[in-house]
Amino acid sequence: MKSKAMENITSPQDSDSTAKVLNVDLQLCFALYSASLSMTKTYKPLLAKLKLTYPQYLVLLVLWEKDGVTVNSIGERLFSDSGTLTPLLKRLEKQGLIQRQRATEDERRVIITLTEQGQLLQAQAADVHTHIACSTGCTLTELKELNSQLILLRTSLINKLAT
Amino acid sequence: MKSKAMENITSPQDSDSTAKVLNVDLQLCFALYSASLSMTKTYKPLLAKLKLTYPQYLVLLVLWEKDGVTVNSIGERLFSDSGTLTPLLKRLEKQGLIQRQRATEDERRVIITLTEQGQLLQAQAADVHTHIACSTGCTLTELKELNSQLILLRTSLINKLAT
DNA sequence: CACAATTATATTGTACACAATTTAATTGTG
DNA sequence: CACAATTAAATTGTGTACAATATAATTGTG
Repeated sequence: MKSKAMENITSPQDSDSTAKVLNVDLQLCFALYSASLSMTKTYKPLLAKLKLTYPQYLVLLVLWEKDGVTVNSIGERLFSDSGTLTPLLKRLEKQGLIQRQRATEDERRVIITLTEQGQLLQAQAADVHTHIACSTGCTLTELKELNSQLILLRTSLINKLAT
Repeated sequence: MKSKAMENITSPQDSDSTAKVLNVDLQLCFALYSASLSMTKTYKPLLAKLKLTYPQYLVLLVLWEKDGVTVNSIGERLFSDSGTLTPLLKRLEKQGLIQRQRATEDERRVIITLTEQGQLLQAQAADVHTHIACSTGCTLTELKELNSQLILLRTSLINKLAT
């Protein structure tokens, strides 16, 4: 099989190796799905010590970077909507990690702010990454490469969804 | 920074570039998570035509390869357990795509078999992959490479979980 | 300024994902 | 053979993921 400079599959009709593509894309989808679930499982025991789920942890990562932001802006960073975030944020509020309050200048908006306790949790979460990195069994180079490939894939998928 | 032959991170203490690892592994986890969700979203409209969800589709893929298998064996293929599979399989049964029946020789086991309708659905699902492959915007080579990297990652994560 | 359109969040309902527990059947050991 | 241990599914409960809808506030237009 010769290697082609432009072998992107851009329409359902243009591939001359349909059967191969079918298998590979199918495998990829499942590999992505199962690797993602495995990663969540790996995080689970580490985050359980902090009484957090993985999606809750992602929200806190966003807030540790910069808080006092709207639900919407968190959703844009994490590719999720209010249907997911509203109940999640209420749980974080109940745990005393964040505060939810309507913006006075536009009462449609809800501003999310870290409590002191929420800020302090960042220090306790510091060694979570290190353990994860160990579990991947990957080199730093491999982690970087996989990361950028996944971002490319995600971008492409999201762009196609929008069209 | 020099490139090292063995730069795997095998314990939380042995890295000499902790800060970089922290960022990269964090990015990777989120990239994996968000790419996987994007992939599911891409599948959704295609599978909606067949009245299937993505996890249901994965189960059918296993059964199309070989049916008359136990719940457990499906779970091993898909890395999921009865808590997830039992209700999912009941929905597929209600749709008339599969049949669930206790094995006579060991009544603890439930054997899953495709109905005629379930078998016929395979043909209708054939063009799903092609559309997905297009949406990835990746070359065949890239799909293959990403696939094998994800499998390595998953294997490593699952192995560490077992220890 | 009235009011339709838009925007931000919340709610509802369905479907996983998964830990923990339960139930029922089977196997291994004395 | 009795019975504890194991195995296979099912059940229960919590937490997303997400489409669809609702609610309330704001903005744009005539």
